[in-house]
Amino acid sequence: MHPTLARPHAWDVSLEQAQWIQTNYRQKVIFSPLPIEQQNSLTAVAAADWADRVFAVAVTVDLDRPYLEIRLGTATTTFPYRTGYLAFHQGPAILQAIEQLNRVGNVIIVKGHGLAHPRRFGLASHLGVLLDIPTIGYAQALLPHNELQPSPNPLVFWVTDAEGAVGVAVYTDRVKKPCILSIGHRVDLESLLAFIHLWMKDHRQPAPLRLARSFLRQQLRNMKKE
DNA sequence: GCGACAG
DNA sequence: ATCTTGTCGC
Repeated sequence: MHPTLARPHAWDVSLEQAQWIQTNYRQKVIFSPLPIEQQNSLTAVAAADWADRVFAVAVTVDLDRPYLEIRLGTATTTFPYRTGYLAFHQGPAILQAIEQLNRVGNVIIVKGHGLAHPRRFGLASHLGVLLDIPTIGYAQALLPHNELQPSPNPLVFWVTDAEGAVGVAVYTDRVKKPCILSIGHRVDLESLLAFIHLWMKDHRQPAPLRLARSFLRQQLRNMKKE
């Protein structure tokens, strides 16, 4: 295949093409501060499989105003799930869910990694570059190439790879494993720390993401009954 | 003691 | 993702 044909919005691709897209589009990721006043609205997205389909939920919430919108998207599975290629598996369904929203928040929190990815182009970064919207990756496990380094805050560790820091690991609750926030697109490490303070408090999961995931599981449960 | 590579 | 017991980990 001619590499120039591969685009980040091409989902039905081979493993080799997917890898090509990741290694070539990682440079599109922008590291920039996301001011705290721009974190006042949030869209959370999460996805899961059921019977050769991927279902995705997108939730938009305002921080200071009562606003809640929740949408479901779905797509047939083309690219099978593989570690490191989650975007190609879930991307289409998630985009569809986002498109249903009347309003997308100023930042999108994505269930999956951003730069905490072998080629620094995980699902959150992929969606961020596609939509050119600030994104943050949220996950509950690290990929093995990443490491944790102590930070001034004993509850927070820097997530690093050979190139440097890509995110933060946060120990909250009394859960053993930390949650992992990594840079998706148009954010920086400081923005992640502000995000934690603003949207997570001392909880392990931001409320909108928790809402999206429980709604998603509810949908899946209903489908299994039929 | 059976795993430990996002979902 | 899900199933599901148990509780940190080498």
